[in-house]
Amino acid sequence: MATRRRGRALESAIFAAVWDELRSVGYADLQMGRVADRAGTSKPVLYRRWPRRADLVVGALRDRLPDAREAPDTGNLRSDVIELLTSVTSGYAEIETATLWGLLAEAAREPDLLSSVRTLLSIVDEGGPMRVVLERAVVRGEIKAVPPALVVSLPVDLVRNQLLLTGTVSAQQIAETVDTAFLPLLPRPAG
Amino acid sequence: MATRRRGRALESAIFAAVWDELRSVGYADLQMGRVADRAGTSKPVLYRRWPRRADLVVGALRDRLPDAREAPDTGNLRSDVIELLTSVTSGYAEIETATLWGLLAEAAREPDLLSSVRTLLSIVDEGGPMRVVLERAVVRGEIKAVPPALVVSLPVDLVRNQLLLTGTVSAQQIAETVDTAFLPLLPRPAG
Amino acid sequence: MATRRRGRALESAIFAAVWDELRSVGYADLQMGRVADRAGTSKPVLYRRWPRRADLVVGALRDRLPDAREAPDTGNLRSDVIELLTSVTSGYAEIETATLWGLLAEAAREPDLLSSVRTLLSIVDEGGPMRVVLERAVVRGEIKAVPPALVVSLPVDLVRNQLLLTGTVSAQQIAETVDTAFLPLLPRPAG
Amino acid sequence: MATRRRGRALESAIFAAVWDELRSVGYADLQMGRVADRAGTSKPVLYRRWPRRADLVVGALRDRLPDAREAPDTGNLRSDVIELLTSVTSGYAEIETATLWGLLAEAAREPDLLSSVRTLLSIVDEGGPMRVVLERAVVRGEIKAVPPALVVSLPVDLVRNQLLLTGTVSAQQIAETVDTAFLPLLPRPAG
DNA sequence: CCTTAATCGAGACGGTACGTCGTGTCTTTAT
DNA sequence: ATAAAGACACGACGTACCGTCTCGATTAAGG
Repeated sequence: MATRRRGRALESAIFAAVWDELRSVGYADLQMGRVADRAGTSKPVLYRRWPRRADLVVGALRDRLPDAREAPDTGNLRSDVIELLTSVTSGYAEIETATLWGLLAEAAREPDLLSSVRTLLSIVDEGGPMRVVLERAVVRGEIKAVPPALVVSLPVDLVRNQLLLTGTVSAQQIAETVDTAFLPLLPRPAG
Repeated sequence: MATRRRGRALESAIFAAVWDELRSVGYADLQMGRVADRAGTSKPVLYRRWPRRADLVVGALRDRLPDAREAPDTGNLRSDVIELLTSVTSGYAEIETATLWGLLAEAAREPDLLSSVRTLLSIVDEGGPMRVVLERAVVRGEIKAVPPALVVSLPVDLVRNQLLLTGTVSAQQIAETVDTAFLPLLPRPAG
Repeated sequence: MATRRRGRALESAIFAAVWDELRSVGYADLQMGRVADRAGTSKPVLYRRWPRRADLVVGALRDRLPDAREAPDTGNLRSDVIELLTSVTSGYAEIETATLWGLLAEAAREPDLLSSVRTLLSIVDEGGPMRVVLERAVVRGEIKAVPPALVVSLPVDLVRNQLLLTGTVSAQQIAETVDTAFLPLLPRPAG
Repeated sequence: MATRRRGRALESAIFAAVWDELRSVGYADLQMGRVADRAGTSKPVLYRRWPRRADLVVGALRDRLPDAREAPDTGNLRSDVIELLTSVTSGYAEIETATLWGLLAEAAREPDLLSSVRTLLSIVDEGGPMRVVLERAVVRGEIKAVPPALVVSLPVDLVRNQLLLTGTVSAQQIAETVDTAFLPLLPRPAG
């Protein structure tokens, strides 16, 4: 070891090691000791910062993933929805489905983890940015009203469902979802 | 021990022990040794039948869950769909979401587990019974044609999504899903 | 299996299997199940006859080893002793040292085994045949009297010691033992 | 637990536990897990230091037994030999024969164990200290020459033989062995 | 600039569960 | 009645990883 790292430099090295491990063996086989070795540090250094394995991994994922919290505003409902779904999907290209299920499984028994993981998965109450997109469409007169909550969250639900079960969602699948299962449900203005 | 058990009697005792363990400590902390103890048997007996923990648990779940593979036939599309979704949902009342996530996490990295878990979760290619229900509705003249695959699987997808994220789905939620997000998408006959 | 064996034919097949196992894996790794398989029978058949592994092995050894209980009588002390030691030694050519130690180790905690094993090893109180040989030599006038017990058992002790520690004893070593460490200790008649 | 033990302090506690176990259940039933429990440590700690049960036991024995490698020098052959045999014998008072047989059984099939066990049992090539004692006697003129190897090792062989077969050797037995079966074999100076 | 406190890197510790192996018993079927 | 076959209940094995602790080395900060 040339010099002894600390603070942010150390954390970056650790996050990099976590990504390496996730890619090579996956979440279930990710071991604290091996992450420490790969990062050129030691287990106590990890545990001091992240008391559980899931905390460490969530940290590493958040460090690298985009945060899809902003509502796009293209002036057109269809484009807005597609863009929103695309941004939700994009960051997950690198993450294995198994990692997500693994995190969810651990979150299920550690309540304080649940919120971080839900955020990570864009499981947002009240529809979040989607509701904003729809409200803007109402203002523009594209639709008559914001539909029921079930419909508001439907696109993200379907896309996430696809993501969790198969691991990927293509741009075409997103478009098809929007055109076939979402837009027809919206209340169009008469005429 | 009255007498030495074998075959089906033994398996039943083991499955019962698995359910006990699932209920008391959950899937993540379910241990083979403890299941064996509780069932009054030994680890080798378990491993002889189910090489992995997940196999054992899937077996125990299947043993007790109804198999929603048959298409209901009430003579009315809406009732058929609701009945189908209800039967998909019903058995899961007892299963913790954590168990399902745990199984999915393991299935994601063990290809041969995937199919058992998918069956368990009614993740069926081609829509399965739902397609049959729709075809009957076409014959009856309730709808003009079977909609695209994405729409066919939509009700089950949404209900399962709800199930996996919250743990329960009420009859009302099922009805709302069908009425608000499924029936409106179907091609009604003119007039 | 052509026909079902019983009685002596069955035992012979089992003993043969025991010898095979002793030769291929040794006593410590000899397993009841494997002996049963090799003999084309089953474990219960073995346990019915020999409750412990050591019993089975002692049985198999006795079945094939010569019994050095008779005192040779060549008319000459030196030849008698050498012949006696040779017969003690001979049968053990095939038996591994490890087997003998293994049997002794088990005999140490199962008192009723001890006597069988001691007999097997020619550990005989009162000198056994050696005393007979010496008494005949006194009658013939070769020596004046039977020496102290410690000297009587000395040749067998030394040879067995050599056997247990190294695994083999050559004819030359026997002769040397007798000439160098035994005959000089005997009370020769004056003149 | 006051504080976490390491190094020598830890080993001492483990050796003590081994002695306890040897005394209470004997070598054959000595279990690594139970030793660990009794020593307040864990199996991995044992296996890290002693890969096999026999290594652990040999270590514990060596830790407590005197090392009879030095040749006594009393100025008199008979006393030297008796002292040497006594020191060989002394430490073994506490060790069960079963333990020694068990160790020998394992040593017989694990070449690298053999040397440790042989040392433990004073099975020394070339006679070791006994040869030194005899050479000194030659210098003093007590005997004319060092006798053949077989005679040099005879006293230790006989005593050890007695030890292994019966578990104990009394001072009187040692004296008798020396006077009856060893000294008469030595070449006395004329006159 | 030098001391002092903090934390790093390294590695062993006490612990828990793993999956496997062998034992000795029991049940079943067939001879 | 007993052989052959095979599973059962049991218990120990040796391994893997956990999360914690101890220890010495290094580094940043404060007097």
